[in-house]
Amino acid sequence: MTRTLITSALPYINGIKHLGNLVGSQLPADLYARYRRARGDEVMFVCATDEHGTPAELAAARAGQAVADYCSEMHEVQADLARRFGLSFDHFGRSSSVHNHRLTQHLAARLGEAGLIEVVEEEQVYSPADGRFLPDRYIEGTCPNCGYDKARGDQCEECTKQLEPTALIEPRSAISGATDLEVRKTRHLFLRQSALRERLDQWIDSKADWPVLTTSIAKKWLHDGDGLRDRGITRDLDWGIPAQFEGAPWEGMAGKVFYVWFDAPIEYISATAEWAEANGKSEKDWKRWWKTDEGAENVRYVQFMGKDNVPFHTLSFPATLMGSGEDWKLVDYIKSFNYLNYDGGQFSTSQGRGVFMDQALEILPADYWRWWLLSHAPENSDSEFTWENFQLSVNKDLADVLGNFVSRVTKFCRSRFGEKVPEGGDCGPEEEALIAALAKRLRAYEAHMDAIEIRKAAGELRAIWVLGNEYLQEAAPWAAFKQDPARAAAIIRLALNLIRLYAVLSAPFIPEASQRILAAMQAEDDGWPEDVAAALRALAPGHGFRVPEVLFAKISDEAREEWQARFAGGRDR
RNA sequence: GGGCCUGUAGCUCAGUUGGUUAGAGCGGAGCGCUCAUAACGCUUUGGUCGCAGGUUCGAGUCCUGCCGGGCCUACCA
Repeated sequence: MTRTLITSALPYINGIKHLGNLVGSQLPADLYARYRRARGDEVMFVCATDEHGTPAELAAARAGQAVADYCSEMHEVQADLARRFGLSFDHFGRSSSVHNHRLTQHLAARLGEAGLIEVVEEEQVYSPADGRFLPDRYIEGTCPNCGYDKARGDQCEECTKQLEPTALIEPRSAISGATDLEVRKTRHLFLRQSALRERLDQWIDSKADWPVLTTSIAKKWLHDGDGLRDRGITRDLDWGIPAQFEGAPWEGMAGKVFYVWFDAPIEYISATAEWAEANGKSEKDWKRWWKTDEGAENVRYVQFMGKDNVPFHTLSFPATLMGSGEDWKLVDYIKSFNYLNYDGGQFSTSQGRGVFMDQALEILPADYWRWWLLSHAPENSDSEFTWENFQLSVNKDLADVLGNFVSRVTKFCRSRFGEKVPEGGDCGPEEEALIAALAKRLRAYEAHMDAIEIRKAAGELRAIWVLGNEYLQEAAPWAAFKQDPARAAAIIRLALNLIRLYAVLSAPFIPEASQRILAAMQAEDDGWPEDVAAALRALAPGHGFRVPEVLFAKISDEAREEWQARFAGGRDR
């Protein structure tokens, strides 16, 4: 049996994610996981909240909570939203878990023993008023280049010039506004990625099938300037995984924690360990997904992420695993996404611009969002959400093409034959043509899903739905019923089976609606169709069904206009 | 500044290694159907493929320059 390991980039703990975040990793990962399961793979699909780092500490402080409490609470909020969006994780873990502490420290120790970690002393800006070192972007001041007074220490957003924090005029803390900043010396662990450059380069070269977006970013980092640079993997923070621990092959890191980008990808593995523990499994059960010397050699590992995460997944995380000298499973395929924009601009968490996951579910069921987001996924370039497009797409595709098909067939059957699959009548050339067309499109659909070409797959699925309407028009059971009721029965029997088939094929995109259709059809068989003709006989004559409630209500112009105004900026809570 | 991506019908996007008259869906127009969520089907209308050069028998596709949009640039995550 094919075994597929799927991970989605970890959503950061700091607040509720917007639709752009969702479509950038978790949602397409779920689509693929559901599809692979439907095709009979053994699937392990994990995700987690990414809980460490400066923003988490600051968000907790703003909320007046201890950071551990804040993270616990936000983890539950995100887990609940993920569940309500139908994200079918086998486990949704936490990067702050005890498993991740243990494994992160273990890998760091291995790297240290392998000589791949060194202690580097550097200078950083410290804010006594805040009681913490400030990352460059948490220092604000006047840009020496253009005079913009809110330039950040890493870059001026006004003139886009890159800056050093010490170059800012009148620098201040972006957290407190304090101006008594000082430069202090501090010691950090650095991962000697440069020592692994050759191996990483060869490894990337072996991935000829990866999207350009993915490999070009990795290549840039590998070859730019002096090549891959070593990277600091610790920070002067309280909240995180301690960098000084029993058995650590270095001294003097007391009070420091690992950098979030060191421990976050390791959580993919740890989350699988958490899964094992939560489900009464053994260590063996999770290691067979991750250790190539313990059963993972035939696992296919696919990662999903936004393009901003690519360097960490193509370079530093593989460097961590390779450098450990242990037999960890490396990623086989990376599917990365561009960004989704919102109505002519960017989604903005800080300005509350755009639609966030909780708000989306307040106004419409998850399947509406899933369908639009996936069928417009920003695969090749940034794409844009507009309410007009969303309304048109949902009304046309879901309500008119699919929903109405289910409605017209089941209601016609109920009024003419009752709520059971009618018997009698013969199939003819129309049905043969339909089956041939379906088989062809099904193969195309599978090919696109296998290649994780999401928009193309959505287009093919929609075309499969359209075939049903074309067939009904051609076969015209309402006309046949008047002369030859048996012929009408044969047509409707096929059409009812088509509904069941649509539910099965559509489930990766719209799982909740598919479930409702299957329930209405009282179908027990939800297996992926190996043979279309056979799949269209699954519901036998006499099989009972119910006419389902309206599957997809249309979005009215009034509702669209209201939401358009409501989400234009300034989160309403 | 550097690297990469991107610009194709009103809108959202396909266009394989360069190969005839550039495609799909939506929208617009017309016709048909009447089972259905005024839904469905058929036909049809839309494009100097960002601009200017070049290579070639042949360029949406390759090269150069320019213009526009985006991302990354290693201490946000």
